[in-house]
This record gives sequence, C-alpha cells and structure tokens, in this order.
Amino acid sequence: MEILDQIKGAVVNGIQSLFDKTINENQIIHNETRKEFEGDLTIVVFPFVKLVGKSPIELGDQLGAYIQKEVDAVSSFNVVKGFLNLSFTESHWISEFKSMLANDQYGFGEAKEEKVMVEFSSPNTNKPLHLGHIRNNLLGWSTAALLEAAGHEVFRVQVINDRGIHICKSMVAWQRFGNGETPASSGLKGDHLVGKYYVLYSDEEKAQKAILVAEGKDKEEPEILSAARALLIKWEENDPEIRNLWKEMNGWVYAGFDASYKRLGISFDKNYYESETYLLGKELVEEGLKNDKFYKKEDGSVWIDLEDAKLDHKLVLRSDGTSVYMTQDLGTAHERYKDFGTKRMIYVVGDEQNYHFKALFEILKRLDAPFAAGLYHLSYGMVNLPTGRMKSREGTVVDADDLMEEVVKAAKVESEIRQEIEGLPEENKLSIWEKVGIGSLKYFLLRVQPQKSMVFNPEESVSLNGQTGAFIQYAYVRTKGIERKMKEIPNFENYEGLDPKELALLSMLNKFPMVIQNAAAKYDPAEMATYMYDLAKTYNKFYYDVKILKAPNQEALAFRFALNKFTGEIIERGMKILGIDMPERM
RNA sequence: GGUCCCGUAGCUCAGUUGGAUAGAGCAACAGACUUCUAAUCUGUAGGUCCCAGGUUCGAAUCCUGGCGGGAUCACCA
Repeated sequence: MEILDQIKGAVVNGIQSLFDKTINENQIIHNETRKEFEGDLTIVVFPFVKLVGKSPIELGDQLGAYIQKEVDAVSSFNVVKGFLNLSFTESHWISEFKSMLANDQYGFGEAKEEKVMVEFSSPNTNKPLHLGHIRNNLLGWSTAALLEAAGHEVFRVQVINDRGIHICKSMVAWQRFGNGETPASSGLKGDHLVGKYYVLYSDEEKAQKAILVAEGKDKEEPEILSAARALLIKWEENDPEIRNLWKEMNGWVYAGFDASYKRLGISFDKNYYESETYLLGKELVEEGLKNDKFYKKEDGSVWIDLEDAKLDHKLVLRSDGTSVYMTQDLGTAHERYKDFGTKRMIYVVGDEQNYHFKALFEILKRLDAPFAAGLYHLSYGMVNLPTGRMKSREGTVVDADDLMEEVVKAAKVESEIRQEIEGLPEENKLSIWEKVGIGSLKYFLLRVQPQKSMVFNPEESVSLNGQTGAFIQYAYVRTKGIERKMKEIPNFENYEGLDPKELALLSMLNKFPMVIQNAAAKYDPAEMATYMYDLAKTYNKFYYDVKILKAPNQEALAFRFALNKFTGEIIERGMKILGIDMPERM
C-alpha cells in the first residue's frame, strides 16, 4: 500500500504547488477504479473543486499530470467527470507480486499486544445442538480466527448451562420412563438421548395439564413439573443420588456435543460450567450495595437504576437472596478476566439478548470493571426456514447432526455424478465429501452478515453451484491440478505483457491483508466470505482465459505458475479463517 | 406503548469513511467441453434500493417523519 501513500502525498503537493492551496491527506477520497473505466485507482476530485476554483475536468487533468510526473508507478491517467483514474505500470504490479510472494505470512497482521476473548456456543445440556447453534459456532469460531489473523492472541471459551430446571426435567423423565437406558445400551448419541427425555417430559407435562384443565383445575401445577422442581432443590442441597444422576446424564451430553463439535471443527480453550459459576457475582452485588451503585427494595431484592442510560431498573438479586442470570454474568466476566487477563471480550449471542447485554455492560462500567471498555456483544439474527421460524413444539427444529449428515450425503451424490475421484481409496473419498459438504454448509451460513436474520433453505444449502463453498473449493482444486501437472517448478524472475485477467487476479490478491483487517475490526466473517468468492471467481476467469500450462514462453509460464500457486495458498489461508478445509481434488 | 435491529431483482444475498450507468448467485432463456477437472465460463432478461421530506456538487448509504417485518421490555435463561 506504499503506492497509495505516495499518491496521496502527490495529491497534497500537487494542489499546493499548482493552486497554492493546502489540503489534508485524509480529505482525499480514493476508490478502486470501476471495471468499466480504465485505471487501477480513482481519486475523487469533487471535494477540491470549490477550493481551487477550477472545473472538475480541469482540476483532474492538471492533478493527473502532476501525479504521473511525480509517482513513477503511475503510468497514465484519464478524467471522467470528477473522477481521476490512475493506471499503474506493469512493473509496479510485478514488484507488488514479488513482495507478496516473499512474505510467507502474507495477509496476517503484525502481532498486537491486546489479547481477546471470544465466547460462543453456550449450549443447554438438555438437548442436542441445532441449526441456530451452528450459526453461533461458526460465527464465534471464525471471528476468533479473524482476530488471530489480524494479530491478536485469542481465547475461545464457552459457557455451558449445565444446571437448572431444564436439565431436571430431562432427569425426571429419564427416572420415570428410561428403564435405565444409556447411550451404550441403546446406541443413541448421548445428547440426543437426553433430548429424547426432555421431549418425553414436555409431552407428559402437556398431558397432565390437559387433564387438569378438563377437571377445571387449570390453576394447579402439573405433578411432573413439581417433581422437576423438587429435583432442582435436591440438586442445590447436594443430594448425592441426584448429583450422580445429573453428572451421568450431563456426561452423556458432553460426549455427544464433543462429537458434533469435532465434526464441525470447533474447539475451546476453556469451558465455564454454570454449576460452578452460578454463585459468582454475589460479592460484587454486596460491594456495589455498599457503594450505592445498587439499591435494596423492602422485600430484600436488589436492583440497579439504569434509566439515565436509557435502560430500565434491573434486578441483580432476588428477594430470597439467590442470583439471576445477570448476577452470574457479572461474576463470570470478572472470573474470566482473572483467568486470561483479556480486556476485550466478545460475546457471540443471539439478538434476542441485545437488551440484556446492554444492561450487563452498563453495570460493569458502573462497577468500574477494568475491562468494561472492551466488552462487545456480537449479536446475530435468527435462522429461519422458508416456512418460517423453527419451533421445537412443531418439530421444525433442524438438528445439527442430521444437517451435517445431509450436506455430506449431497456432496457424495454430486461427486459420484462427476466421477473425478472415482479411483481414489474409499478413505480419501470420504474425507473429500466431508470437506465439500461441511464446507458448503459453513459457507452458506457465514456469507450472511451476522446481524441479519437469514433464511435457511435446505435445498439451497446442499446445492454446490454458484456462490457456495464448493465453488471456492473447486477453484482451489484447479490450482492444485495445475501444480500436479508441472514436473519441475519454473523460477519466476520477471514478466512483461500482463494480461487483463492476470492483472485482475493480482489486484484481487493485493486486497487480502486489508480484508482481514477490515473484517476483524467489524467482527464480520461475511466480509471474508464475500471476498473469497470474488477471489475464486476472478481466478476462474483467469483459468479459463489464460492457459497456464500453454504459456508462450518460459517467463510467462513461470509467472502464471507462481500466480496460480499463490492464489491457491491465499484461498486456503482465507478459507481456514472461515473454518473451511480445502480438498486437493474433488 | 417504549427501546433496538432489519427492509436492495421473482428468491437468497453483496454494495467500504456519502461518489461514476446499484452488483453477484439461484431460478428462466441462449451459447461454450477433441482443451490445465464444465462443481466452470460467456451472453440475454430481470430494479419505485419500502414511502415522503431534508442535508449537498453528489444519497441505497447521513438526518427527520411515516409504513412493513422481527426482537425485547420477567424475582426466565
């Protein structure tokens, strides 16, 4: 990006020496030149028209001539309306390319001191993961990877909601209807097994409720719900039998989660269990009471007044002294700061909790938490189906394991039609289908900006044409195919006669470091996803138009080979940030 | 009702701090495999950028007011 600084400098100097007016570099608006015009970089001259008292065309012409004279890398210019389009010399592009090649960390930012924590996933232990968790997981994972690529040290953590009434419901149903079923005895994946009893619980509760209503006793609580509450109390009293059952069933769930996470390529540096943290935060409330940050109502409940922050009064301790979600979150935030010393913490949580996090961050600020300024809620929208919302009651929730199975199957079907990898050993084929299927699922979810709710169309998600993960993988596979065909690697020294398709690809590759920085700053993996697609598309055009292996001379062959290989490396590097693996063939 | 988010092609989505004639994919139609893998490429068609004002050389983008959709406003998590 040196050249950009040179050009900006030339614009400032040009306006000074041509018109005797002073401007600041950051007033200069520049853009990549649009495809339909000739040039590589465009300077918008409108902002200076009034200042220098010339027409936009006149100003553009004079400034263009000045820049061309001053900056060696600028070969020519043209002016359209108020837009000054500058073209760079071929040798500039070639030397740019050489410096990209020379840096084996190309794209990654310099190491930054600030450590960052990303919290994501945070499942309940009463049912298996579903599509919504997948979006959460992918966002969290790739945001963390983006921050790493930008130069930060990053810690990935999850909070597991392993206690509470929800797990007691599964437990009570298992006690009644389970007949001792275990994952080992029935072969059912642990999280699905526990989820099954949660469903059984709900059915039973509904049935009991219906009877009560029919008997005119609709105010009464269903017996099974009372039983679940009783379990929760026993759990809190540390009843050994209940604690053991709880441990056992949670253990099944964790084994199930681990399998899902593994297939999804997700892991964590540390897990926080709610059963261990749900009492944290009480001391903070006590302390805050002393400092008048909180106030106590007559019934003994503790609140904070956030009205001047355009929020409400918020409860932080119940009248019986037990904590609420907010209390735990206050405590957990401090705990994590103690564990990792991260002043920047990102919470990847759905947008239905926007209000909660606003309040949480505001309270931490008022409690003078040293990390308060670095808190961020990466809020994302719901995943809907073409038929509308996913509803567990109507059984329309898309199960994570089923979905992964389905997309991999679809990849297999497509692959077998094409017969490109038929001869490979079964093990290799399985690995390729896995990469293509899971990769496409990931791409499908990551290409949409986090804050937008999205429509998940199952048919489209398994389609492998167009703007998909498979499209990008295919471009990568092409780069590998070329590499395999090359018996000896030609040495790239110099090249003249840059083809427009080659230049377009170079220019695309040149943007990679910027994309990492921008996407990381915005916590937006979708920006990387879009860029990766554009890069693959640009490569495909190059591949189609410029025959790499049939280059007219050794110099061209060496250049194209290097360009091909480097493109493959960048695709792999960028997709890795999205958590998507590249197959060598497909 | 208060607060927050979203509204761009039939559908799914891009669109940098305001910049040129608003772009991709899918679906539709028409082409390109004797070629480095056609999971690709090329072309045609498709738009009241929700509406109305305002700011300015210039607005999908910023401001105000509407309309439509969603979320949230629990001693739930």
